[in-house]
This record gives sequence, structure tokens and C-alpha cells, in this order.
Amino acid sequence: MGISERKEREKEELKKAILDTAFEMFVKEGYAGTSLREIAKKIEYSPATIYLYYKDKDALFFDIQIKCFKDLIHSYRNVVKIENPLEKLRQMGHAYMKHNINNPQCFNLMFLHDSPLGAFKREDRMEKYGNAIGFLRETVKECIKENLITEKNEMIVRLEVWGLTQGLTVLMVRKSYEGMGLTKAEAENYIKLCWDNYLDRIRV
Amino acid sequence: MGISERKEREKEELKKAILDTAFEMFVKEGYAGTSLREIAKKIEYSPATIYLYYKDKDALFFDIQIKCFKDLIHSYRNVVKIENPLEKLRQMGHAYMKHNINNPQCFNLMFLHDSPLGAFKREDRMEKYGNAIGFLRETVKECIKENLITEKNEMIVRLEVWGLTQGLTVLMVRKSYEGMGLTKAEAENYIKLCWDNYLDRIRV
DNA sequence: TGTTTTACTGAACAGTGTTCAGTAAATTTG
DNA sequence: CAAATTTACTGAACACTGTTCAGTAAAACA
Repeated sequence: MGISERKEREKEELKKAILDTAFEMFVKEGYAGTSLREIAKKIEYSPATIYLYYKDKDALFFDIQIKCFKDLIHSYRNVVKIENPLEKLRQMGHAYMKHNINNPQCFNLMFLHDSPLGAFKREDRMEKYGNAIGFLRETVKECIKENLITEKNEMIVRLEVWGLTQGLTVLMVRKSYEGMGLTKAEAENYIKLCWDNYLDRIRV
Repeated sequence: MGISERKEREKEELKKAILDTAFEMFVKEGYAGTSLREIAKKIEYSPATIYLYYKDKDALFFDIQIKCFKDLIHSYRNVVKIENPLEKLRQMGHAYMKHNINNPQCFNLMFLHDSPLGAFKREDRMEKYGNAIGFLRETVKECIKENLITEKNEMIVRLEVWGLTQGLTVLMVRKSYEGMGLTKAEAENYIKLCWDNYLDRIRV
């Protein structure tokens, strides 16, 4: 069965080529700025061919989002090793914000772009950022268990942590700091201070 | 000069008709889901006519954003009267989140949609949410001045407040709470708790 | 060798934002 | 009042977009 295996391999290679090219363009130009025709031209196939591998633009976009989430989770690789849960939470926040500020378009695609998310089943979505959510949940749980923070309601902490880091990131990515008379570098410094400040306040 | 005045009035009426129809559609269908041809059809004019009143779709969208910001600021009308700065800040946050949760598409258009914002000069942007920013700045300043909060760095407080409320709102609008196993009503309750919690922690 | 399956494409459809020559009516001018 | 000009608008076109589908070569199988 060597032939059919080779064919299978070739198909997967083409699918990967589509995905990689699409990723590059989505990240550079955003969702609206990326056209399937351009992707097709870059990989030297007809636009129709893409439809043999992806149902439509949103199905392709969904896989792009997954790739973005994988990259995000990968940026946690040094954080997961940290012993102290509160320090782990702190580094997690910093890693999260830093990664997204450095990859603003990925952040857009993951959290800010709207339409296609709703088109997929809840389970599909779950799987996407399931790991990231789980990591946060476990770390918060450890912090409470080891009596490192004053707030004992796990959900409250999770929402505050997520809300604050997410909000500060949006502030950076959308350049809202400009309206406050800050440069990007200044704002980035303040963001870090905010996050450390918050953790210092909730620590026991 | 009654005639030219009438003409001027008619022109403004048509411009308003375009804006109102566009607002309705932008809020219902989002930026991408709104087409100038449909707007034109609704007001019973040719698509080309819109271009006599707005340079392009983004110029129209810019005015829509201003309308959204006006609505947002209007939702503060009962908050501004509050005497105690810290209580004013609290109600401000609640009003902000409530308004945006009830008008998620406006929130999208104001803060989450990306492309056209960058196309306008900084001063134009400033003017848009200038009042909202100013209101937050003044309230925070009062809180510090009257020694109501422990943190004395004005910018830190402003960023934390904005970041947290913005982040919690994004969490609601983008339904991230679903990934945490919460219903919308539950999440909305938690959000409020988070915000009150935060303020209780920074109060002196 | 003939048949079927596979992988792909060209052309078309319906939609988009945008431009511009042209037009009919209203206004101003001679 | 008639002619010239300005005003407000439009139809048609251009260059795009996502998407579909009949058709086609080549490869695999019988």
C-alpha cells in the first residue's frame, strides 16, 4: 500500500501548505484582508482547490485560530515549571500579555474577531483554548489551596485574572494608551506594574 | 436666502438618513455584514449617492463609532451626579459594563473592530472617546485627592480600572464565560462581584 | 485495455466597495 | 424670458470577493 500512503502524505502536505500560507496572510493582513484567491495564487493552485481541503473561509480560519492558541500555549513553556503557584500565576500573566502584545494580529484573530466563532459548536471552541483555561484554573486552585491569596472564591479570582490581563492586553493592542498620552513603551511598563500590583493586593 | 437654507437642510436630512440607516445595520450585522448597496436600497437612493456624503465606508463607520460613544457617555448621565468619587467610580464601572453587555455590537464597533481606526488622525480619535477618558481621569484624581484609595499613582489606577472593566466586558461580549462553564446570567453576576471586589481592595 | 476513481481547474454566479461620465432639474445669469 | 451654469443624483462599469460545479486529464484498478 505504498502508493496510497504517498498520496495521503501529499494531500496532507498540500493541506499544510494552504494552512501555512493562510496563517501568514491572516496574521499579516487580518481576516478581511486575506483572500482565498491570493492564498491560491501563492501556493500555485486554483482557488477551487482550497475548497477540497476546507469547507469555506471560516473553516480555514478556525484552524488558524487553533494554530494561534497553540503558539500562545507554547509561550507558557517556561512558566509551567515554576513551583510557587502565585509566582506561576504572575509569570503566566506576564507571558500572556507579552506574547499577545508581540503578536497583536494573533490576539485579534483569537479573541477580538467575531463572526466565525459563533458558527462552530461549543465543544470545538472548548478544545481550542481548553488548555489555556485549564492551566489558569489549576493555578488559581493551587493558590487558594496553599493559602497564598486572600480571596477564596475560585471563580472570582479566575475572572479577575482573566479580565485584567485580557483588558490590559486589549488596551495595548488597540493602542488605547495613546488617548491617555502614553507611548507604547511607557504603557507596556505601566501594564506590568498594574499586574504585579494586583497580585500584591490579593496575596495573603 | 430661504431656498439655499432649505437645500442645506435637505442635504443634512439625507446625510442623517444615511447615518441612521447605517447605524441600524452596523449594529445589527456588524461592519463586514453591512453593505453600502443595502443602505442605499433602504433609503431609496443610488449607492453612488452615499459617496457624495461620505468619502468611503470607513468615513461612514467613523461617524457610527462617534454615535456609539455618545450613547455610551449618555449612559453615564446618572453617574456624574454622584458626590462620593469612589462611589462614582464604582457606578461608572457598572454603567460601562452594563451598557456594553446590553449593546455588544456597539462595543465591537467601538473597541474591537480594527482596521479603520488606524486610518484616522490621532486628534480625530481623541475627540471620539475624549469625554469618556476625561471622566475617568477626573474621577480617579478625586479619589486620590480625597484619600479614598491606597494607590497614589493616578496612571496605575486609571489603567487598572480601564483594563479590568474592559477585560470583563470582553469576557461577556465574546462569551468567554461559556468556556468556564457559566451561563450568561451567572457570569454577569460574577463580573459585578469582581468589580466591587477590586474597589474594596483598593479603598483605604 | 477499458473502466473507474482521484485531484484538480475554468468559468461562472452573486455579491462587494468604488469611480465616473452623463443627466435632468433647479438656479443663476444675460 | 431664454440661455448658461450649477446642483444632486444615477447607471454602468471596474476590480475585487467567496463559492459552486461541470468538465478534464491523469492515475489506479479491473
